[in-house]
Amino acid sequence: MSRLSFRTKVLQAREEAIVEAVKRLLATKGFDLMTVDEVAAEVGIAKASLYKHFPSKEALAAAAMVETLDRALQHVADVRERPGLDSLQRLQAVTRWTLQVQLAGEMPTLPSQNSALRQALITDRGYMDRLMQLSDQLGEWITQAQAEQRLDTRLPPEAVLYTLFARACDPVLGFLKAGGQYSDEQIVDWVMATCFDGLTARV
Amino acid sequence: MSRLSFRTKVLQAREEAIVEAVKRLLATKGFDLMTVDEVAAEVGIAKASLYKHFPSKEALAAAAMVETLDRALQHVADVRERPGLDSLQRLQAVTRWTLQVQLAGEMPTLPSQNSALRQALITDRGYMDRLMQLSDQLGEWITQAQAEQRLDTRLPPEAVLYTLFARACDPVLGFLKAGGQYSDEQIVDWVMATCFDGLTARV
DNA sequence: GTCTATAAGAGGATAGAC
DNA sequence: GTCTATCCTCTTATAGAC
Repeated sequence: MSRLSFRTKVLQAREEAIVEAVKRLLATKGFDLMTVDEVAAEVGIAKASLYKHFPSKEALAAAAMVETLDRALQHVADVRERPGLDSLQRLQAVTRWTLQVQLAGEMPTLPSQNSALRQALITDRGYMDRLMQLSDQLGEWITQAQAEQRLDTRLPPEAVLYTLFARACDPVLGFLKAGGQYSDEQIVDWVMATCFDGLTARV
Repeated sequence: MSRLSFRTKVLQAREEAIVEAVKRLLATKGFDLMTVDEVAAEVGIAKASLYKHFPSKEALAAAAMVETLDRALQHVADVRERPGLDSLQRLQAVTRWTLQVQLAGEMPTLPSQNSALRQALITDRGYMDRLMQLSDQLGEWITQAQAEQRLDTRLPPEAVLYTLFARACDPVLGFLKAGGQYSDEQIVDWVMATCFDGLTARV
């Protein structure tokens, strides 16, 4: 019994290592340029072994996204527990976290154009459930912030939600970092400012 | 002489058709998923013929981007001639045009992660010259608008420039369009609002 | 310059021994 | 479940006739 449990743990640890490698590669190279050979090499196992754990490249990506969504949901839960913040401030806290994760090179993003991958994700229950859950949580804060007149009420909540989601793959962060002359915090502050305050001067 | 000229024209027309096909495919499938076979099929010529015009897949993409940049530069020139606009309004006009082109499915975008492609573009004189030219024109308006206190003066001009460039591949447009319940103009208005006014309510 | 045919190789996935 | 070896498809690119 304990032997079996130990074995299971080892396997889970291996799967964890695989997913970690996939997350890294998705964040750096993207899905199309990531090869299964690379994943196997990074984990240090044979490609065939990898296919015993995950049935396809798409499934690898889905697992990585599930972990990332879990991380996001955990952070949302933490922010929810913080006292003394209004809904807008909670949205800002989550957005800032997203930008920091992306800037740290730990945010896997998927191409919206790959329809095979898209299909695999849509039919993945674990992925879709978490995505819905995250959307619901953020959507609640968005409608609240609009009711409090803190968010632009002319925008439909969807538009706000999509705009926040899009920060997870905002290329501006990478552009500014590539210049090499600004600190990560400075970059995050600027993107936060453009996102919530816009480009034009506030009176 | 006239025979030679005619021949040249036919060839140029063919190259034009090739680039048009590449632009369409880059806008829909993206560089990685676009195959040279598809391009040849769309144009209606053999793949080998295509390689007589362009030496590589990367060169195809570069040619498409050069045409797109030319189109953008032309629009910038038009906006510059319009009387009675301040710098901010000119930037807004160009941004709106960019969003419209993307929403119409005519904006080719390239993956920033593909380093082979990146290298090919950086060493492509025609591409880099136009990119610089466009950056200069927009940069001029940006610094002017900041001097007029119309753009947020806390942001470095680069950050503004990158933010505007990023509108050419803003996924929010596609998300909102996928819902199918909003008109293109409505979508463009919302993205313009979030870009220039931000998500939070203006007093 | 256009075609058919094919090389050359990458990459996803699997067979079968252990 | 892990490995080595292999399959097989897709894709970039080229050879060579016309």
